[in-house]
Amino acid sequence: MDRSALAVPAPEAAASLLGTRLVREDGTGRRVGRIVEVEAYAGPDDLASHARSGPTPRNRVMFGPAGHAYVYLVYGMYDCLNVVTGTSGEASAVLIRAVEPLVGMDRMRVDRLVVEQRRTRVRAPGGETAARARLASVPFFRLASGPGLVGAAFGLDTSWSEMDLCDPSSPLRLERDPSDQVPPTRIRATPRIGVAYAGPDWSARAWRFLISGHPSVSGPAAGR
DNA sequence: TTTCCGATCCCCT
DNA sequence: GGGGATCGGAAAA
Repeated sequence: MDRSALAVPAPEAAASLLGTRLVREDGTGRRVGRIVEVEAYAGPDDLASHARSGPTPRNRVMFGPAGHAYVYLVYGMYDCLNVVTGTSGEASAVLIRAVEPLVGMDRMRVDRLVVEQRRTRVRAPGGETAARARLASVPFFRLASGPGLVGAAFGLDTSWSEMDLCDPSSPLRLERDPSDQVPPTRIRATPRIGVAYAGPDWSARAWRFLISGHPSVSGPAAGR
């Protein structure tokens, strides 16, 4: 993906990322997913953004150039992937909230199970069997329907942070061609999820973008 | 269908 | 020391 498409304000970059393909290709095989849901986060002014306290060891990649990965651990359990956007120093980013799996679903299930086992490690015996059965019943198009599930399905953790996603030789990268363009009429904008702590002003902003009606968008599977 | 809650660990105040 | 850009199972309705 062309870096210049990301070197713009986050809400604008977010629209470009919808329809773009997320690719992991390395010794684990090849995994591809089409991005169907994202959230924009501005710089330090945005009280919902990790940049709100200025640069820290965790978020410093946000203050660098566009096109790099920012991966963080949330709730001690899930690793979430962001794409840094805007000009250097601006510290804006786009959270990848959901992708539609296209290639490598078998491996996605394997890595989903790893995370699932981490969740159920301390629980009752038999939990692993239950987790395996549960995963087997997840339809392929729901394997990465949530920010924590994108990280799990692609086997990401914080060590993937700072990777250049615009470098065609990166094991994790963004790929885009003109046919990936999503028509504006199919894009829906809503407030961001789980940011009430930022106050009414910032939490009300419609900076979550999704492909309207797409079955891989996160949330309850209403009528899917 | 909606609400509630626990798990788990790292970050930042 | 407090809480989080989540998720899925259990309880409530």
